Amino acid sequence: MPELPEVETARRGLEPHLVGRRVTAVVLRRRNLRWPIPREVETLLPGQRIDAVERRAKYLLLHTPVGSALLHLGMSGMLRILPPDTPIGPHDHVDIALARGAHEGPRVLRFTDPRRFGCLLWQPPGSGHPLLAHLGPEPLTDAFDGDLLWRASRGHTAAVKSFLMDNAVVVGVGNIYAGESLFAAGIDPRRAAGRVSRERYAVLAREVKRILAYAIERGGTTLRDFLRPDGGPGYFFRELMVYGRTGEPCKVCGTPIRHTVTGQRSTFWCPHCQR
DNA sequence: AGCAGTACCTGGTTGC
DNA sequence: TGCAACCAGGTACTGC
Repeated sequence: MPELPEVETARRGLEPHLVGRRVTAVVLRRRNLRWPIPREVETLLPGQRIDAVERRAKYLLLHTPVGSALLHLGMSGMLRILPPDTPIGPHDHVDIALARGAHEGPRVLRFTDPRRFGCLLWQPPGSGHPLLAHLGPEPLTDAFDGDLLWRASRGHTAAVKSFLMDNAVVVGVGNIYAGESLFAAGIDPRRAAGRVSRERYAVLAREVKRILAYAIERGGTTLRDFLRPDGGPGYFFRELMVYGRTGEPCKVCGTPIRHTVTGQRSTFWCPHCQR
């Protein structure tokens, strides 16, 4: 399930294949993913040269002079660079065909998404897409720190884990990394967001940054079907401290890891290390 | 306004 | 063994 490190890993893998390449065709085998794919993707994108591949939160933007394709991988989405004659699988919804590049022949950027929580949208030049309008800061920038979390959380009674996963607060922290960051910071995920001290939020923000940066360095978490664009698996999954470890001993203190549900999401934590 | 709940979707797992 | 029920999860939306 792609979280920010997976999307950033995808971006880095795709960038050298896409930037400077011209789109020769767009094939939509399914016109509605999470939302209908807008006509502009078919009418405007072919013929354009891709200038840049940007990530904002968990969205990828393929910028061209006439507008940008906006992609979200949902929870089972995958983007791969493939030879044009690669057989079509049942969940291969979109192909963006690419002209021959400086260092390789024609390729296709294939969007595969079994669960179809992903989307492919269009953003005209110079105008931010509405979906991006109300997003919080990127976690790996200086705009995100403990004071931001502390200020934004005053008076909030929802669980700190739900608060950390709120895209209006900070983007890109999904279920797995929220849980891992709270473990590293020693904070009980069920604690009310408004009842976490400024000092502990400083630790939490540091841990979010450290864990996300480390996961990116390691190529993202591999759970089930996540693959990088080149098809290789990520390696961070071996190092999860609490996620999916119900009943197993805490790697720090040996106490069995517990499982609950907060904000409709599976939550794992160590009752000894996290208060 | 804030928060809980719902919907979307399908492959994999569990339970009968 | 076969089938049904359930679960995972990002995010926009609804409703209290």
